Amino acid sequence: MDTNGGDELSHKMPGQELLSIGTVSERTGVARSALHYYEDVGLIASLRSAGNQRRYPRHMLRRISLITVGSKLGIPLNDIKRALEPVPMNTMPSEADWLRATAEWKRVLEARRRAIEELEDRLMGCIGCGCLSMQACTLLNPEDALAREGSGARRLEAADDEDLRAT
Amino acid sequence: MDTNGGDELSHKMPGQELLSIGTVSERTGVARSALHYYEDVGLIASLRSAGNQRRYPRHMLRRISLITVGSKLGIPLNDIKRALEPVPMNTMPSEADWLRATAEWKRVLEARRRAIEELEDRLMGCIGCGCLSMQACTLLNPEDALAREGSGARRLEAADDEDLRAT
DNA sequence: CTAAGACTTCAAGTAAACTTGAGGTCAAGC
DNA sequence: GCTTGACCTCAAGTTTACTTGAAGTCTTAG
Repeated sequence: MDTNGGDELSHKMPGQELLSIGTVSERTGVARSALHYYEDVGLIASLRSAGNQRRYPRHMLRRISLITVGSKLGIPLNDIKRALEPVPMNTMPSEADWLRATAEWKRVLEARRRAIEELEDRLMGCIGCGCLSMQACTLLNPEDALAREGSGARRLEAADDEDLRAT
Repeated sequence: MDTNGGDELSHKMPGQELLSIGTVSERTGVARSALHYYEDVGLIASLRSAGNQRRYPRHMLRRISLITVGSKLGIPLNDIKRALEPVPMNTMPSEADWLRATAEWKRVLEARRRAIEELEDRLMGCIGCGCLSMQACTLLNPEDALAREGSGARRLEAADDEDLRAT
């Protein structure tokens, strides 16, 4: 049963222990099939035992956790992959590696967090006080500048600002 | 061109104007095909013109905007639908209607916002200071209580708390 | 009244992110 | 050394959230 540790790849050196896919799945909450998939698309990597079974270094747990959180926040795996590119998979990532990756994440996460906060405000505060304007949401208007000031000469509505206001 | 207003359904009464699908699509940034789809799955509804074309009351814009934001945050449309169930579609929703729906949203959004903040902290702060524990993340451990205290007698790892800590 | 563009339905196709299953191999406790 | 459960690959299937296209109808500026 307990497949991890004990074969020729893991010499019980501290900091060198390798984890089986079952162990990783259990600890991260990510299904084995999903781990296979992540490997297929290059999001993660694994060493192999003599018998071709996956063996994960411990630092992969961290990477997988980040993937899970990002994924649950609706960030496409492809974007996550790009953000994690500066973090090495074959060696233990250094602090500098993580910090480099962090710049990307910070941008994306900050935008999402702000969008949520705006939505919360709007739902909690503004509905309560009767002001329902939804003009400035960053998630709603990603590149509205283009759409509004764009090439075509659309002149359909004049009092456009009133559209999303209540009563 | 300009299809909205002008037929027997819209009498130019203030607060009664109905919008064509094209207009709604343009103002919300949601594709027509997506609006069709949302209607199919019951997320939104539309009145019809004499010639069977969709006509949206203005308050649908608000509903659609909420759907868009939720969707971009990775909330499944089914969950969004459930959260929006207390908000009527056939009549102009009252403040009370929105407030009822808000309770649901608040829960979900709050959880997501916290998760992002934790992740930001972890990426920005904790990586910087060398502390990399990722134990308490709400998105990572949704119902870990069950997994940890559950039925089976798994006793694989003893020093489990050390797993996700760096160096 | 008519032509152009906006709209209709319905069916089928697509992309992302997995899951499931078949058929076979590996690892380890007894 | 063998059985049992964990693992392997590869192909196909599933779900969600749409998009695309065909074939036809509606609406309105001129």
